[in-house]
Amino acid sequence: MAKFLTNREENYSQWYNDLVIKADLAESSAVRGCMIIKPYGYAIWEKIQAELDRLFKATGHVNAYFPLFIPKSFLSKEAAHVEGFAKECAVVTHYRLKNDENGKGIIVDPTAKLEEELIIRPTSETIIWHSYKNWIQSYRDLTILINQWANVVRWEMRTRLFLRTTEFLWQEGHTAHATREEAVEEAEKMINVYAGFAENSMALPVIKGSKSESERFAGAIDTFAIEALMQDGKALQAGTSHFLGQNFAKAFDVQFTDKTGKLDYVWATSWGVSTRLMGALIMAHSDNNGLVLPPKLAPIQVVIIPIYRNVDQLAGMSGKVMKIKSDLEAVGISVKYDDRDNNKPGFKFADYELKGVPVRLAIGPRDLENNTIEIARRDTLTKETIPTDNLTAHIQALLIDIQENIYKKAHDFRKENTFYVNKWDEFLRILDDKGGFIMAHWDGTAETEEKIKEETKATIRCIPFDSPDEDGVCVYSGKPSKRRVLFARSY
RNA sequence: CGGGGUGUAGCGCAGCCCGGUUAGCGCAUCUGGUUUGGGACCAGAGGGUCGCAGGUUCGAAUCCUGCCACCCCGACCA
Repeated sequence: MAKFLTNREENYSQWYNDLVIKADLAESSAVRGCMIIKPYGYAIWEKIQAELDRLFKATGHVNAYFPLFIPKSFLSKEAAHVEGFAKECAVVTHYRLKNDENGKGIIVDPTAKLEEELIIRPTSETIIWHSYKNWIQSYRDLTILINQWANVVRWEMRTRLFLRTTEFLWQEGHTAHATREEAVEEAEKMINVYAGFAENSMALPVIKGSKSESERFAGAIDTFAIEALMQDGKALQAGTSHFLGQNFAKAFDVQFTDKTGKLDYVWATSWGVSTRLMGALIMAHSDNNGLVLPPKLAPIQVVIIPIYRNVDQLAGMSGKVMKIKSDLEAVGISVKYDDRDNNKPGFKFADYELKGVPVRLAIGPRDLENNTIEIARRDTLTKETIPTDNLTAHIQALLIDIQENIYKKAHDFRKENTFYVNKWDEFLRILDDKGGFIMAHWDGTAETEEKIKEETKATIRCIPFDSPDEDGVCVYSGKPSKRRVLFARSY
């Protein structure tokens, strides 16, 4: 099986690369580090977008759009922010090309140099807060709850399809509030929205928590994140939400008059998820036969494959198939009927498994005779032949069951690969062995965090919200600690 | 940006060390036929600036130099 895929157990990262290409999700482009998201991959992203957009709007947010270009001076207004992003910014210096006088081709016109260089946005806090200054004078102008769907550019050294690309697609929420409490509440609310989306739609269990100071977003007071465990034992940060305090309001002088007539700086949050979610989706569930997509995000939920001896026989079953298809579509299930005559059924079976289609129906002469259909599920690779009566209801229930089963599998995997560790040698042994999540005590210092990172490449993924108070000693330094934090090697 | 590897048809590769007919093979594609319940078979056909640019040579896919891209390993990150 899967003779075109690298074996997952032999070489996980090669398996991932193969899968992205072979399942026709994306490919690398002529531009270093930038990917082409192909129609099938983009269809999954559109489903992700649609559901997130619905959730944002349900929580009171509206969409808007801000420019791709950011004046260089904006970026430097917030000290920590510029510090964090300066090393990975693409810069526009000119606005015109001309024909090369001494030869072929075109060159940058040196007379068309920009007065002030433009940065291609690595994120939009600065340009958005520059605008918010004009929008906000009084408490009556608050709260602002804006989201934008956009592309951003971060000039990365090393890229991988979906997981880290120079240009990527994302959404970024930018909110403005009158009080600290309200902004903190917003940041927490959005990390919960992300966690809910990951678990319900992506079937991906996540750990919610705060970032340590060194892992925090450049310019944030507090960063919340959701962390997921991939099948190779590495963690992947799937979404972040930041409480920005008054840092950007101060940098861009955004003040408002409160109800008592007092002037104060505005409180801010920002939060985002990116096409990296595609990487999480792929790595969390897929197997050696290919992609495994949760039904809620599968562009095709059900594929129907006809089995026949000749075209007359194919024509003879199309009436029945079309009825099945329209019945399924009537209840909102996306169905593809693959009646291409140039591939055999076996090829199609393998192909839709590679593409992760949750449910496959196969119908042939025997089924027509017996009023049955063969139904196969991608997650378990099992199949059964059932009567076609009540097929629609059966499939509706099956899709729900598959969604839950995929989640359960990922959840069980995480449970089996989460270790409560108290001794340093055990910490090292687990990381060397198979990785996973390590819950261990930490003394709370950046020095210890840094040393652990140097010695093991493991980092503090987050300080989980729900990790209980518990007296212990730091797994590295032996100093007292009140709480366990989540360590892992990460993407 | 450092170390290693690769670049030959849409894809995967051989040929390169040791320069010399018309650059091969498998898959895919096209045509015709037989097939179709787990990646079909037969016959025929088409498809190449050998990554790019220089150089050495009577002659370069092959040797030399530079550049570019991709993959793996590090430093940076969502």
